Amino acid sequence: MANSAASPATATVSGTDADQVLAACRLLVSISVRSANAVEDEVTLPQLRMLVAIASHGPTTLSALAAATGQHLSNASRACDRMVASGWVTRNEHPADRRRLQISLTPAGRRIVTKVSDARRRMIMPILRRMPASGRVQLVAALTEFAEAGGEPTAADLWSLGWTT
Amino acid sequence: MANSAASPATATVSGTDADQVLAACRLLVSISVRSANAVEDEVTLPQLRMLVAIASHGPTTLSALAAATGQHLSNASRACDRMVASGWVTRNEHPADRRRLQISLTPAGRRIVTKVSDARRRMIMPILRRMPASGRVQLVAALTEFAEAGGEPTAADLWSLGWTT
DNA sequence: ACCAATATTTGCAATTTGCAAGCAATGAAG
DNA sequence: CTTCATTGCTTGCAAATTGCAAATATTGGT
Repeated sequence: MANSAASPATATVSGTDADQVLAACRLLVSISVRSANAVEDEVTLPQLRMLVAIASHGPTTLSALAAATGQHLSNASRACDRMVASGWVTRNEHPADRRRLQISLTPAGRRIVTKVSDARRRMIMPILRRMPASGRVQLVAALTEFAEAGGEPTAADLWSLGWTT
Repeated sequence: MANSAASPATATVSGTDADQVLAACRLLVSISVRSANAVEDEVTLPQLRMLVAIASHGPTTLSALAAATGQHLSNASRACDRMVASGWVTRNEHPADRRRLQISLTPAGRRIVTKVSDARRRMIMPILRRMPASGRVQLVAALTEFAEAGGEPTAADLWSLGWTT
């Protein structure tokens, strides 16, 4: 992989640069996936995504939840049924509009979400510890810059993979 | 674990650092999700994962494919049926062992995979262009360092999200 | 009161997932 | 050569997910 694009002087970006970024990010993606395994026996992955979405939003309507997780409304409705049955969420009437539902996490549901984010953090930190301190500072700065250049990803995009916040 | 870096200020890693890394990576994750949409009308996401796995491995057996995508053998078998029917892959006898299958991409199947990686690259590059050139260099360097500190993620982890390379 | 828009539910069909049982081909004894 | 465990895959079964289309109920505007 001969990369000539490491020249700070040039304003052009090679496709190799993009590949580098994608390749280096695989680790972070795998962390996301593996952290989901922490609760895989308790909820399915789609259910986890819904729980995470509710945890981020606070009590939500079904439509908002479906949009956030990229599901169809019908699926969200039935998935919600199952999660109510499992005891992860409650489904109440919205006080102002009787058409809407207020879907909230139960303590058990919140425990699931916490478990996943903790697992994620526990996987990130030892890696950061193995990095030289200067690299750590650079990494955070560069990633922040990258994120700013890329703008805010759609919430639905994030939640659909189970990312917390 | 000889931690104790030379830098006096940042010898320890806070949970906030980990959060920063996770937060900054959301953009990259969203790119992964959105790139899958490029072919969403042609194949389902699980099917895409299988196609990507075959593209990485070359012609594979069904067991290897199932392991790579984290599926059960039975699911891989039937998913393979559908993809043969759709024309994305071929299923032939293994020359040496008649128990095994040789599953390969058809040109159409390869086109799907290419479409996704291209979409991914096309989304990364404009973001890199908006970054200052120095930041670009830093980003790649820091990510590489991070990836090295974290080690190679399992292939199954990557494929399960549809990452190409 | 009527009608359009919103929020959710339900029926239907295809796909995915996991588990368990079964069948065919291989390789290693005896 | 025959038995037998192993390997690789297929099939049956049940639950969950997904998307689409057609109800149903509630709200808000005219």
